[in-house]
Amino acid sequence: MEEAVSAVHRPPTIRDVARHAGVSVATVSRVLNDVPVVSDDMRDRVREAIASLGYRPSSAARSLSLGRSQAIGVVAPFFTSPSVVERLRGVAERARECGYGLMLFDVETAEQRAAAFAEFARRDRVDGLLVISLPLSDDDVEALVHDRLPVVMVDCAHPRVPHVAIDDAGGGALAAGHLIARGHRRIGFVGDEPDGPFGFTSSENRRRGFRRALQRAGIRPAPDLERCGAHGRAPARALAEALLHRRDRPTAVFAASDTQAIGVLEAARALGLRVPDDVAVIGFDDIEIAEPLGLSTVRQPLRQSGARGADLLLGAIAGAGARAGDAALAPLEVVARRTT
Amino acid sequence: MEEAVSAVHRPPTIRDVARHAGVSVATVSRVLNDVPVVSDDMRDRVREAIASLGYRPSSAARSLSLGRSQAIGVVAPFFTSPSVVERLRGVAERARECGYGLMLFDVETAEQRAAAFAEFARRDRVDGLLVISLPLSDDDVEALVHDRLPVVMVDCAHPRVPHVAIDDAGGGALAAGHLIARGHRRIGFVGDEPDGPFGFTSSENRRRGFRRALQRAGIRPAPDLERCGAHGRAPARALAEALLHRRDRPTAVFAASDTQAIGVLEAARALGLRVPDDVAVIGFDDIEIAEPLGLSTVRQPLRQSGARGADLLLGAIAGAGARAGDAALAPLEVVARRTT
DNA sequence: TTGTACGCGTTATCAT
DNA sequence: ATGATAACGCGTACAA
Repeated sequence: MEEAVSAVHRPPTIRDVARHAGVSVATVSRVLNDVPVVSDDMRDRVREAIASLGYRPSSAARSLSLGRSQAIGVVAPFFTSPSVVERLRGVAERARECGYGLMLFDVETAEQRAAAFAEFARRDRVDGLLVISLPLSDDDVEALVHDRLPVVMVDCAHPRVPHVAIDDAGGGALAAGHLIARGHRRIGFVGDEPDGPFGFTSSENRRRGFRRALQRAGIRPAPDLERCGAHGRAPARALAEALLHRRDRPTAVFAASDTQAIGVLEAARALGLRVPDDVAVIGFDDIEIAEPLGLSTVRQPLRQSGARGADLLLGAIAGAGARAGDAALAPLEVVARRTT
Repeated sequence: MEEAVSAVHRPPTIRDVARHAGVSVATVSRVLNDVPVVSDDMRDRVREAIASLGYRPSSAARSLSLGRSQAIGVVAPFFTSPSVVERLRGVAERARECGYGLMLFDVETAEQRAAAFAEFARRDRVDGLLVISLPLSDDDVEALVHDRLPVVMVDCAHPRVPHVAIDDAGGGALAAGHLIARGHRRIGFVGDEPDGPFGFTSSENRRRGFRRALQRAGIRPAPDLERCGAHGRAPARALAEALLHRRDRPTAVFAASDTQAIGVLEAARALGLRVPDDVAVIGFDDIEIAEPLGLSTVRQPLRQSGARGADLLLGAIAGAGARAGDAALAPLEVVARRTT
């Protein structure tokens, strides 16, 4: 018996497979989902039909029927900082391992931020949401919870949301300690403005730990040596130029991120200052470029934080209410290179 | 009359809206999709019902009914090179502007590559596919075409697939010209191996243009000054160390990418060679870090290439068979910095 | 163990 | 202009 070739090229459906194998769609579905009650005979016939037809189940139909999309969403300001990209690496790895798709949503402006949560962060597009380096307002969280959409935050926190974070204050103290041990007493700081469009919080925490360590070492706080601005290399450079232009310029600068540290390095070069002799510089993150650049920095487990965030989220999706898997992240550590 | 509150929290459907507004689902659908035949009266009632119920259409159901997912997929070796990330930037921007979601699929190994095309690159998950820095085999293309899945390639090409590419050979010649103008005669090359796991093609093209320019300038080809290896900073560094360790070491090196150029810079430093005095270095791409690093390079419009790729793909999805929108990409140019 | 039939939420095609 | 209803493709009670 010969099957009629349909005039219009239409991908085979589960019904075609059933017909072809001489079974019901239910049996095909059972084979597809490895339900063990199917007899070997049936299973083989179905498998063969699937292969000969080149059948692939429609994930759209699957999503509708199952109520889940087998994909997770990631919303973050990806392209403003290499550290977010590095975290994403860990996320992508885990998602792939678990057979989950990855939907990306980059937010660089306030409008995009709003759009992300209004249109993209929907229960019907993704099974869960990973929010990286982006604070969530109470309203944001409320809407998410109301949508029954599992959420995990990375590099930011909210009382009602599980998150992955490091000891930013401790890291700031580490940086300060490193500089102090090198004999520095006048130490500047360059970081993110506390109330920028997204209100990054880690920079502020790093500054707090930095200040405290200075005080403990008996160094008077010098607020005018601390400068904050928009995130990014260029703003940091401008800030640092002003800082290093002073007569009583600091002998060392702690930047709240490697990206900003690079801006500081540029400023030093522009002013003809030698690093580390005239001014030492330490950053935060240990992004990949830090090594060839010779940038001293406080290393944090970026990629691991992404993986951990994905684990938490996938667990929440699977219904594991337990946050038990809180194995410790790799500890922060100072990586001393040529700029200190 | 009072609506019964359902015991289980179930997101409102189009039917709930219809009931609430006292109209049929068809009318609601028409309002949702801005079909102009609806009377103002009806429209208002529906809008109100939608608002009061907090209704949002299910994109899963929409996908099934419409046969499209309103998302594009991007498959690429994202995390091996910053240049791909930069291209992605352009893609993300366009996708967002056009209301398309972005599904990411990172492939770093051969298995992942296969899995990407077998499971991910499906007509039912995405409306089109953007392949970045990844060559496609005839079989790959055949499968994609058979699936009726629009595809656009960026930084790679295939006879049957529209693509966005630059004049790599011309860029190689540009680099050679820059070095020659600086008085160099013994010039080395560090690039990707032609038959690596993914077979990057641009490196090879850049080398071709580089060689040709050298010959035109009357410089004899020196095959032993050309080294190829896996992509990445570390392999490039190893290659360069061997190259610079020679007694008759080159006075300049052209690296097929900035990432590799950084490896060359590391090698020079490790050997105590001054840049550019002992050895000049020029890269390719002009990734963001090139500037603060002072790396001379051949600039290519990375971000723009991503945007153009997305435009092409979105056009193909919309049925615009025309590749007419082939406005020229920004031209390649040498950016001379401190390493030459 | 296998098959039938309905539900998932939307769009589109018909009548009216 | 509006409403009823059949797809879209799959999972799954329930019946057999």
